[in-house]
Amino acid sequence: DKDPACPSEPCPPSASATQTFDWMKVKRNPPKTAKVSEYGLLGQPNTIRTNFTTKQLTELEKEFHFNKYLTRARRVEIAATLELNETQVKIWFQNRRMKQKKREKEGFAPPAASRSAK
Amino acid sequence: VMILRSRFLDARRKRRNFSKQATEILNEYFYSHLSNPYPSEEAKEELAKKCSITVSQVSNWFGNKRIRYKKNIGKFQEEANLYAAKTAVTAAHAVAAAVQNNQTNSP
DNA sequence: ATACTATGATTGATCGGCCA
DNA sequence: ATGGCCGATCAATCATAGTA
Repeated sequence: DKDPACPSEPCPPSASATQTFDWMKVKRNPPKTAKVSEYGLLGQPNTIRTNFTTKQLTELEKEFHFNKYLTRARRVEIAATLELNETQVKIWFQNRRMKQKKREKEGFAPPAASRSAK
Repeated sequence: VMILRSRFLDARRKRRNFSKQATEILNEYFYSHLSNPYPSEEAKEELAKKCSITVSQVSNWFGNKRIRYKKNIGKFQEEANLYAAKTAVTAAHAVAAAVQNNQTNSP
């Protein structure tokens, strides 16, 4: 932890002027799930989060259990079959591996006995 | 539409709110590190232990907190001041000690 | 019971760093 | 210089718990 603290706390009477730090300004670029080739007109064919269908997820899941990692060829094949970009397939596998690792780490139900009882 | 709904049939979504103390600890950390509320892996583990939750849950908490905080800073102002005052006490002690230790500071 | 809000979890996708 | 992976995070959304 750092301590860039307050060399000079110029907070007069007002109050704890909770300033706006950089992390609050962070903005992520919109997804570039490209496929814009067809539409030269509208600016956003899909600039939002893609919702994979159950069918696509099932297929991806099946492939994942077969191979945790993809080869270029397999990726192209799957992308074509599921009508997704190679990038989307690639990213799905990366996220899936992370998810797998996370489960192995703390994959059991934590007792967590606690009731807020507000 | 309903097709997409099937994906969330996972029963694992039985959320349980964290205990009041846990939330207290998490908020204390969050607001006392408001300039950079990104606990390290070690810090997360420590918080997880203190709160009796998993590290992932600590990560989720901070992730949600950060996003929701910046989404509507005003809505959290009250809470922010509350915890700021609370941690100010602790900070005051440290400052007081520091000041005493080298009060030889004069303009 | 009803409507709305607060909150934990999930996940497609981004960001920065590392490595082959 | 290029591209995939990792780890962390973002951002939007889901589903439920809590509150009015």
